[in-house]
Amino acid sequence: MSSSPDASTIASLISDPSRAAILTVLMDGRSHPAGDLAYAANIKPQTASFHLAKMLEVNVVSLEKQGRHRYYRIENFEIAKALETLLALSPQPKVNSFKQVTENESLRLARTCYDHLAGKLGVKLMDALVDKGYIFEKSNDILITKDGEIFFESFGIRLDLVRKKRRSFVHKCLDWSERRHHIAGALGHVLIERFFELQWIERMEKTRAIRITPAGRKGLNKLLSITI
Amino acid sequence: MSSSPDASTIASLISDPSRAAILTVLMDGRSHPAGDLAYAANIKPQTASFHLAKMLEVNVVSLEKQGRHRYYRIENFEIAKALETLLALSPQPKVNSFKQVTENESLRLARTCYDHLAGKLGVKLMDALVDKGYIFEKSNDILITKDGEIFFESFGIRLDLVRKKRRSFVHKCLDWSERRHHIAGALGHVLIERFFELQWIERMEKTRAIRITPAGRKGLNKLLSITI
DNA sequence: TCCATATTTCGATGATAGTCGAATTATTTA
DNA sequence: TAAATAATTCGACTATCATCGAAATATGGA
Repeated sequence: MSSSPDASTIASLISDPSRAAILTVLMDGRSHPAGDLAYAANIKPQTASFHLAKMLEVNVVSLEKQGRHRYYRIENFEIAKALETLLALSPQPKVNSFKQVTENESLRLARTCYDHLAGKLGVKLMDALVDKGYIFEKSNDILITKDGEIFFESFGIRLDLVRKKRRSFVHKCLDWSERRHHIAGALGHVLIERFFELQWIERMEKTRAIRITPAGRKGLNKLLSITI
Repeated sequence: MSSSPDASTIASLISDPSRAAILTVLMDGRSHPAGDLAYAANIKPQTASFHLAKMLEVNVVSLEKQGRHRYYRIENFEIAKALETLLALSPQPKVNSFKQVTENESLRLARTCYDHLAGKLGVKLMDALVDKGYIFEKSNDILITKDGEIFFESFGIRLDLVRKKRRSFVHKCLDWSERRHHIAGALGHVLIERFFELQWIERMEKTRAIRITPAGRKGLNKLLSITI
């Protein structure tokens, strides 16, 4: 529960080769699941868990749960800086080439995440909606602008009906392949439904991967300037 | 024998509280004897020795032997910087107030060191000779300039005779109270002898301390602009 | 519901490393 | 030359900690 670790604590965190490897991976600023960090540091998942718990305790990293995954990222920016200072004095520590276990490109491109869109497409969709000024992030929530209301309605989505559903209206969801957020919640669900309806996307067999149709590429480009 | 330690090595050095305490003391840039560092870090001399040997091995500190004393100082400036970065993130570690064991003021002012001058007077003498351009330091040696040759001869010192002696002509000696160098070797010896001869200084009883006479203060001021 | 996957907790083990007592070496001082 | 001081090496003890097997928990997908 300690808030700001002292020099010795930080130093001891870095001094362990496994933790140094984990931190080196996390230095990219993105979120990584525990398993991947274990693989990168060349240790068993339990061991990585042990280290991550330790770093979590002193707020060196933060945790975001996402289903059965637990995404870790560097929390304290000052610590990242101190880490960089030390790393600058030496050659890179040995870290396994960081290959994603899931190498399926189609899964990375587009897939369902529960009942909404994920993958490159999911993230680009979120980015585009923000860019156009239809939605914006406020801390951990997503809010819809006046322009957004008009946009969604014109796209054939009845926001008033969506809001009535007994579930979260809209929230962010961390994308495991992109390591960025995409749109989840009821709004995320009706969006993917509408895309299916327009036949912009279609399911692939035996996988959560989703294929983007030619019509889909065209439509997404015209609607939100998304090129994919 | 490793030349540049890596991040983990540096971090592990700092991570130990005793070493952190030692390094904090050494951060003043001066040389400290092993025993004082042990006292400051609140550990037994053997333990300090163990830590210092470790730091010596990776060139974090350097060693200068001086009789039965061994003076350590921070060697690598980049490491001192990294250390500062980490220390800046935290409150100071507990370090015993660093009192010199020898608190005798007269010893600090002027004393014999083997057969030459030490203490404030010894260091000021060295400084003055450098300032006047009579001697200069080159790495670990002291060299005499043309002006210096003239000066010493006019002060009644026969350099040709001094050079003939079967001992080091002149070298630097680390001053334990000032933590800076003073002049040692044959030249250091004839200098103190000449000062005795002129009655600028005189021995005190039962101690290595030396008293500077009024004539001495006057003479040193006139000769080398030394005020003490 | 059942199985697979992701992760953690528990428990045991093995290695490392900081510590200090005792003895040794080196040097100064008397 | 002998005693005192500074520092080290050696050896042993202890505690900490990283590691991993086994089991538990949680969640997803079928």
